[in-house]
Amino acid sequence: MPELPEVEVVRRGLDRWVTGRTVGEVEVLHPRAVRRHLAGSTDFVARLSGSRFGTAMRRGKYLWVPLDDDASSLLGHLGMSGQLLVQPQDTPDEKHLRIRIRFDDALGTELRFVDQRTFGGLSVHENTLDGLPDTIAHIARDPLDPAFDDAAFHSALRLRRTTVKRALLDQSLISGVGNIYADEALWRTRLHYDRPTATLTRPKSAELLGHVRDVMNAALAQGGTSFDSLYVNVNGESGYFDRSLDAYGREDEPCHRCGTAMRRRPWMNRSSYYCPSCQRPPRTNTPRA
DNA sequence: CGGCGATCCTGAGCGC
DNA sequence: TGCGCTCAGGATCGCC
Repeated sequence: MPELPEVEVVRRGLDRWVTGRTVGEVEVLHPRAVRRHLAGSTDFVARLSGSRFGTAMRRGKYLWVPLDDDASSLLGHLGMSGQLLVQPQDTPDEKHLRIRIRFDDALGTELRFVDQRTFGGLSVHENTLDGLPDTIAHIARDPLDPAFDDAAFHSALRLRRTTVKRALLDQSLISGVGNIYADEALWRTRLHYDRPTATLTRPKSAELLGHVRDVMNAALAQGGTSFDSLYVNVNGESGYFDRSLDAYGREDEPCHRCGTAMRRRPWMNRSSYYCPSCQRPPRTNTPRA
């Protein structure tokens, strides 16, 4: 599933293959894929048609392409199964093709939004003065953004009355971290997911942030190699799953640091993977976690 | 209003 | 073999 590094690879692909092109015919094949465009699919198509794509941008897992004079943008989120593909027009439709965007040129390729589970989608929004689509104004900068404020992040953690993994997944604090990267960064920092953020020292939160950046950069280095290949294909698939993960998905397997069997615990309708030896549960909290 | 649980969706995988 | 259950998960909404 696409997380920040995969989305960045898609952004680069978009920049290479669709920036500067003018939109022609647009087809919405599944209404759920444009549900965030509140004015509906007819309006979505109208807003997009005839627009010229600017430089592709990203914040966290959100992607957007400014339209024409930068007053509005085409915003995209891949959800958990979304893909943006640049395909030759005569390529057969993918089974889960949701949106087709053709261009008013002779290049012969089109942009396709393909999404099995339809958690993702595309929409058109006005931009704020910062050039950000207005609906994502509340999304914090991501840790790979040079303007990310480490000190402010630490202060926010201290003020929150929540646990560290929840905080990592909180878009208003830090964006782009998903379940996999959260578990990996917590393992590297030897932090239990239920640790209250208010107990984190400044060095510990700095270490955590460093590990978040490390796992993302490692994944980016992997995924960044594939988009440039011979096929005209902007694809969010990551090489990251070929890498050995240290925490995610490793239930009952030995910890790469100490050999203790890794554990999986239900967490927020999903799972948390951790080493019970390296990542001790907080004493004040759920003792059997 | 901050925190948190429920919810959306579909296919893979697994147990019986 | 095939049915039905569980799981995967980001972001949003509504409730306390």
